[in-house]
Amino acid sequence: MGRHKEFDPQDAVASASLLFWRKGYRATTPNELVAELGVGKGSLYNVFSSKHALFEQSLRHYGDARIVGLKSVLAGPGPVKVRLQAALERIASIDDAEKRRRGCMAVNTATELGAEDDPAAAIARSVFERMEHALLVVVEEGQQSGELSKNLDAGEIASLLLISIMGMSVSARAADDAARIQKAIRALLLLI
Amino acid sequence: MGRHKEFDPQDAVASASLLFWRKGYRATTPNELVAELGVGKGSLYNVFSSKHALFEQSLRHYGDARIVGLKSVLAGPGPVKVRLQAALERIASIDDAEKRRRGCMAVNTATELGAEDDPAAAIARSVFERMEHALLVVVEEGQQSGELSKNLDAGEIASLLLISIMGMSVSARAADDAARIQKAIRALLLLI
DNA sequence: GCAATTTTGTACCCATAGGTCAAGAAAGGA
DNA sequence: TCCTTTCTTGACCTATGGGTACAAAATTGC
Repeated sequence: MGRHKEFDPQDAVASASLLFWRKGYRATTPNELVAELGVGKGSLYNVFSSKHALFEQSLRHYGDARIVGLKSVLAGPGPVKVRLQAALERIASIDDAEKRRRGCMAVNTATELGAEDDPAAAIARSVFERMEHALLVVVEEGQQSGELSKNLDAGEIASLLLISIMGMSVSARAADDAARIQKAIRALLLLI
Repeated sequence: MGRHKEFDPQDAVASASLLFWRKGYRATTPNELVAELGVGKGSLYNVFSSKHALFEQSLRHYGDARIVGLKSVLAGPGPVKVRLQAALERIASIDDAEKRRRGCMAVNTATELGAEDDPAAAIARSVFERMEHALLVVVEEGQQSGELSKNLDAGEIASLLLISIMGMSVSARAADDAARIQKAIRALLLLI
């Protein structure tokens, strides 16, 4: 009984996450959200009790998708280094300036809200943890197979890779051209 | 002729930059600024024509200080790797959780405003450029002296170092503990 | 001392952020 | 059919953001 929902909350979260991703949390207004989602304000606040709650869901949605994407690239066929290179270039959107400028939503959130919004920061941290773990798995695989040197601790390499991904996201968002990112990727892959 | 200023604009910029650094641009309000600087709103807007103008000066102030600090550590005595390690640990505030949580103001600005505020992003980019250049100089020195391998292009190493610094700032701001940063630094220094 | 000039503090202003609410529209049940 | 329930819309509300206006205060030249 009762009227049916005219919009899919899942779709709404997906659209909202694009907005939040591009503009950040504070710069995204309820008015922009309702315009983008094509829904009345009342409906929006009926389903998502606050802007912050919608943001949390959006960030989780983003993070889950990112992890899935990263894992799928890392789990592909071919040498470990080639897979790592593909993953890095993909995350940094090496070949698409517009995408690059979005950076990484988890990174953007960590820096915008890390100091004062622990619920949001916790979600970002969880994304980082999962990325680092996915990287660790493939680094260990590379060390087992002999593709990567065993001189270094796999955990240290994984941390360096994650830190580098974070840094590339920053550089990308700052609208640097892709050269610096290219160079960092080259250096990383030659060194590990 | 005319009344004297009762506050030093330089001091004001220094105080403002601390606020902006901790909270970010949008989250810092004029009311907080006047409270922190201990000055009337009229005076503030008399000297700095807008919040944005004050922010730009604050970011420049921050950037200049950072560059000076980085160069002074990198120019110190001792082996190149030791200096690099000192610089990285210092920038990441490896031993002070509270400082760490501020991250790097240029990184915070790049991610918060990179997509929509080009004047601010340009200042951040300039900070990055100068940091990368300072790193490049010391990497070249290390390659000359044989302390670092010449297998890699110095520019690539410098980019990787800068990207890593950016990433460490993100991880720090997200309130991760210092372990990940420690590991990344160890890996970096062993590899280059 | 007075005029001219500059700074200061505070009251005020407008637009927007974030959110609520009342009134109506679509659905199902009796 | 009409009653209940759930959803939708958009007008409305309050607080705050960012900034201005202006009167009072401080300084200097004459």
